[in-house]
Amino acid sequence: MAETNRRQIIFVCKKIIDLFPRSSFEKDPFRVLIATILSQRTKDENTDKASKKLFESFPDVYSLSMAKPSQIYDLIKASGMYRQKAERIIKVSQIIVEKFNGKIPANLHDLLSLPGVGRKTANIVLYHCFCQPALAVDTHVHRISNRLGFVKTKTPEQTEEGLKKIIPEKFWGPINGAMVEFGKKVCLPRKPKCQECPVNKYCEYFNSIKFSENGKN
DNA sequence: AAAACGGGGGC
DNA sequence: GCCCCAGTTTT
Repeated sequence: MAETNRRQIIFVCKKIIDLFPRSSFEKDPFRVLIATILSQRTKDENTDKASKKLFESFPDVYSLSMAKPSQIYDLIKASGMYRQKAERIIKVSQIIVEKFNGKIPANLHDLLSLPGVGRKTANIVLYHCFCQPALAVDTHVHRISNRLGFVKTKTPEQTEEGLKKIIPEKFWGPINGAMVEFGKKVCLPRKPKCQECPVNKYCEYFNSIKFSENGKN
């Protein structure tokens, strides 16, 4: 890839990071981990409701490790897939108490050994709690990277590989979070708001449709 | 590679 | 009513 192209991609990334900071409040690794598992395939509002209720009754890893699934169904129901998630977060808590001395592991290998924790969840925890370079390509990052023209890929895994070659490590965490915000507010899956997009002049998709339509959507 | 888990909100 | 949501696990 041409160096000018790479420089432009990094420039656009910085711009997105600037304009769409991820609002991160919670830093307690236990709460971030559990809330992130609850957030899988679930809207933020529902995740927030569920995790808030859950932590009122089970505020730490020790109390949750002793819970029974049926005790927390109603607490986390709003997050969907609640029977599965209930079993997983209790099991996760038990493993952390028994194998990791009550501390959430700060490395990818150990995180991935936990039930319900895959690459995306693990990387979110690594970035938010432990400030590690972590790029977890989800549907937002995959869609946006292709739309802007950063990569031309079929799967999120291919996108992850491509982005890691282009973008310096220090931006991996921030760009991941920023693209999620950007994807929710502007670069929507079906009807992206290209007219009000702050990086549309660098966007391959926008530039390809700009002259074929007359400013609709 | 595809199915299954799942309630809540947007359209 | 149908589709989507910072996915992961099982078949």
